[in-house]
Amino acid sequence: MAISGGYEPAEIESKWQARWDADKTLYAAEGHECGKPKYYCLEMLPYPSGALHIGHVRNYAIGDALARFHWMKGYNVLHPMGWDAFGLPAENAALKNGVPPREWTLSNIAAMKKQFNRLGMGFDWATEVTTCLPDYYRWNQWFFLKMFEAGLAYRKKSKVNWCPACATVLANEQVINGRCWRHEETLVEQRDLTQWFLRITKYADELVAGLDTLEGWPEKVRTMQRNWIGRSEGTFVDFNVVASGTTIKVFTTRVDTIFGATSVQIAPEHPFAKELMSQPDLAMKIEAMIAQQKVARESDALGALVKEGFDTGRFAVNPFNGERVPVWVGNYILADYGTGAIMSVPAHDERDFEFATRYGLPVVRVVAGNVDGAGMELPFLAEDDGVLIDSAEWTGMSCLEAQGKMAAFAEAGGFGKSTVTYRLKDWGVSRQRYWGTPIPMVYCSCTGGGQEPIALSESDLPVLLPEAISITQEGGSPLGKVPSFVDTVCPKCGGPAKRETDTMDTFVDSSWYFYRYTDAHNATAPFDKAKVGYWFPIDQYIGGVEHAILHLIYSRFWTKVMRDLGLIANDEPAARLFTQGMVIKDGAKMSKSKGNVVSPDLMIERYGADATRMYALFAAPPDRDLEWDENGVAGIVRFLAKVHRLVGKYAGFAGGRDGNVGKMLLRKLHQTIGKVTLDFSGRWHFNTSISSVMILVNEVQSAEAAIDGGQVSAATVKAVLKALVQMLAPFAPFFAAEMWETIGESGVVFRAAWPEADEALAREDEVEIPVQVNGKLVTVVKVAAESGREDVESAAKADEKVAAKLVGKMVVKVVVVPAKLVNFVVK
RNA sequence: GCCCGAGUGGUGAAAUCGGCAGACACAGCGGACUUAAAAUCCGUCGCCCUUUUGGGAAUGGGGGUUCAAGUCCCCCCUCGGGCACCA
Repeated sequence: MAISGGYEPAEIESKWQARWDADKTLYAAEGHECGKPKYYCLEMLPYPSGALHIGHVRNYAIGDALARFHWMKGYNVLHPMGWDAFGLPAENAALKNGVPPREWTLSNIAAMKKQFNRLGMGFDWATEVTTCLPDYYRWNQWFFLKMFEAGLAYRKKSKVNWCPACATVLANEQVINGRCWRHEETLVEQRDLTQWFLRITKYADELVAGLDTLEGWPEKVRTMQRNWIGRSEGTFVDFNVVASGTTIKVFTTRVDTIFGATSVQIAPEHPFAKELMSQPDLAMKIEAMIAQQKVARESDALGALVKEGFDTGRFAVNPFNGERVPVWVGNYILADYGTGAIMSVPAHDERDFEFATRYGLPVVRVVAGNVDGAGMELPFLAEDDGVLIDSAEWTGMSCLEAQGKMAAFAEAGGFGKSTVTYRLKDWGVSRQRYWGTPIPMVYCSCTGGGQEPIALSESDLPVLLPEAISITQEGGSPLGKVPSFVDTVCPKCGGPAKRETDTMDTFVDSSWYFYRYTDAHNATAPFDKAKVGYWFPIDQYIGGVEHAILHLIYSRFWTKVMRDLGLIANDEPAARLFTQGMVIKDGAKMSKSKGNVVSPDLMIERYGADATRMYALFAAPPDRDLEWDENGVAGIVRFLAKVHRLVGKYAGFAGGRDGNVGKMLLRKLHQTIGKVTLDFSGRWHFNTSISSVMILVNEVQSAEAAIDGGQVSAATVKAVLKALVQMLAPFAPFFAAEMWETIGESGVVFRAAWPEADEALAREDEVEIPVQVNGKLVTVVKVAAESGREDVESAAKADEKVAAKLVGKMVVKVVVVPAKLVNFVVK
C-alpha cells in the first residue's frame, strides 16, 4: 500500500535491525551488581517449524512490550529466547525429504531467528538455548541420572499409549479423547511395553497444594491442573474372599456408607478377575468385558456404556459387619483408578444404584434424612452431610465424622487405611524415536540378565545422538539400528553392553530450559545456583493456554525435583503466568485446511513489523481471542504515518508561548502517560493504552493551527513529542527508535527513563457533570473542577432543561457525587 | 453431569471503584482536493418512531437490590474451553 507522511517502514526497520544486530546494548546486565531490580520476562519458546505464525507474533509482541517497558522503568531485564528443537516433525521431514533432522532443525532456527529480528523482538541472544544441541541435552541426561539415583526415574512394564502415526509412546497428557494430540484422526492404542517413568506422583500433593500459592496464575489453569491431578481422599478397605486366600482391596470416598454395601464390584482387569479366568465360563465373560471397555475407551464412549456386569458366584466379607456380599465384575469399574475394585452402595451412589436396579441387587439405606423439598424420600443420597442409621456403633453419627472414625477403626483392625488417590499417573518419558535426548542407560548381561538398567556416570556424558543415520518408521527405535550407538562398554564389568535406544519425551527439554537461560554457556553444570537465585522465580511467563497441563505441570514438577536435589531454592518456576488468547480469522481458528492462515512475513512486507505487532496488541485485550483484520493493520499504518508526519514537522519547533492550547496539550499528555502506565501495571489492556495514545495524537493534529500560530511553547511541543515516542516504544520499537533520532534525542529510547505522569498537570479545570432526574439523563452541565456539592447542585438546578423537569414536582432527594453526577429524585 | 471463561452497534472493542453505554479503531456514507484515481483532510455514522424539535426501548433472557446496574445478587439461555462411569 502507499503510505503517506513520508513513513517508510521497510527503510526504518531494516536500518534499526542492522544496528541492533551489531550492538548488544539491549541485553540484560550480566551481574547482580548492577543495582537495578531484576525482571525476568519470558515467553514460551517455539518449536522450530521453520516459520513463525501470527499467533507467535502476538505472544512475543506482548512479552516484548513488557520487557521494553521494564527496561524503561529501570529494571535489569532478562528477556531470552530459545528453541524447543527436538521432536517428531524433524524426523518426518527427514522421511519425506531425506534431510537429516539436525540440519533441518538448525536451518529452521536460522530462518525463524531472522523473522524474530525482522519483527524487532528484543531478545537477549547471548543466552540463546537450543535443546537439540549436546551442550543442552547432556544436562537432560545428567538430570536423568540424578533422578535415577534418587529413585525418581524407573523402568517398568505397563500398558502405554501408542500412537501408530507417531510410531511411539505418548504420555497420558498427550492423549486427548483417546486420540493423539498431534494426530486428531488417529486412535491411540494400548500396548504393553517396558518404559521409563518419572515419579511425578511423588509430588502430586505438593503440586496440588502449590496451586494455592500461585496467585499470579489464571484461575483457569490452576483449576485444570487440579482436575488433572485429581486428588481424592478416601479409604482402602479389605474384603476377604470367602474360601480363598484372596483379599479384594476396595477404594471408597464414602466409608461411612459401608453398612449399605450390597456387593463388591471389580474391574474385568482386576487381579481377582484374572484368577477367575481358570473357570472357562467366567473367562469368556471377562474377556468380552475387557474388549468392550477397550472399544469404548478408544472411541471415548466409556461414560456412555450401559452398566453391565455378572455375578462371579463368589462372596467377600464386609469387615465392618461380617456380612457376606457377592463379588461381581462390572464394566463401569476401571482397573487403573483406585484399586480397580469398589464396594457397591446402591442407596448412596448413583452409579451403584443404576447397576443394582438393573440386576435386582438389594438397596440398603444407611443415611437418614434423605428427603427432597416436597418431603418425598429420595432413592439415594449422595451428599455426605446426613446422619447414619443402621450402622452399628456409628448410628446417629454425622457422615463426615463417621468417615474419619470408621477409617481409623479399619486401620486399627488391620483391614483398612485412610488414603489419597490421584488421577495423575507417573510420567512416561520413553519415546521410540530418534530425534530426542538419548537416555543414559546401558544393559549388560552382568546385571539382571541384561534386563536391568545400569546408569552411566556423569563423566560419560553427553551420550551423543549419532548423526548419520537412516530414519525409518518401522520396527522400533531408529537408534536400535545403529550398531555404533548401541554397542558400548559396560560401566560395571567392562564387557560389551547395549545402550538404551529410547529417547526422552521432548517435554523433558522444556521442563527446565528457562533455568538454563540464566547461565546458558555453563559447561560444568546445568546452571549456577547463584545465577538462578538472582533471576528466579520468573516474574512473568507468557504463553498459550494449551500448555496448561502438559508443560506447566511438568516444569513445576521439575522445579520441585531440582529443589530437592539442592540445585535451586525456589519452589515454583513462575510467579505470574499469563495465557494469551488465540488469533482467529473469519471467526475460526487458523488452519491450512481452512485456508485462513495469516502470514507474518506478508504482513511485514505490506505494513511493516511495527504496525503488525501493534495491531496484534490493539485489536483486543491480550487475554482474549483476536480476530485478525488486515484493514485494522492498515489503520495502524495510517496512525504511525500521522505520528511520523507530526514528529517530523515539529522536531525542531522553536518559539511560541503556552496559551490555552498549550495547556490543553500538556494536560492531555499527562493524562495519556497516566493511562498507559496504568495499563502496564497489571491489566495489560494495551488496546486501551494504544487508543489513548491515538487520542493524544489526534489532539496534536487538531492543535496544528494553534501551534503554527505560536500558541504553544517549544518546551510543551518537545515534551509531548518525547513522551509520545517513549510511549510508542514498547509497541512499535523500530518506529520509536527512528522518531527518537528525529527529535534529536541521543542514546537509546528503550533505556531512557519512562515518563512520569504529573497529576497536577493532568487535572481538568472544568468538568462536565451529567444531570439526571429520577435516574434519567436530562443534560450535562459544565462546572469548575473544584466545585463543591452546593455549587454543583445549584448549577444543575439553574439549567433550563432541568428546571423544566422539576416544575410542579416535589424533590425528594438530591444525590450529588462531586465531579461525577447529580440526580434529582422527584415525585 | 461437574468446573472455568465469555455474551455490549455492521465489525474489533471501551466503560479499571455501582455514576453520561458504545471511547479508540475497522467498514460504510457524504464532501474537499484531483482531469481521474490513490493518498490526505473535513463531516457523518448503534436501533425504532419523528420533517424538524424531540421521544422511546436498549449491554443474551427473566427477576431483585439501589437515587442510579453492562458492572452487585438470584434464576435461566447460548457459545467457547477443561474434566468426566475417578468410586
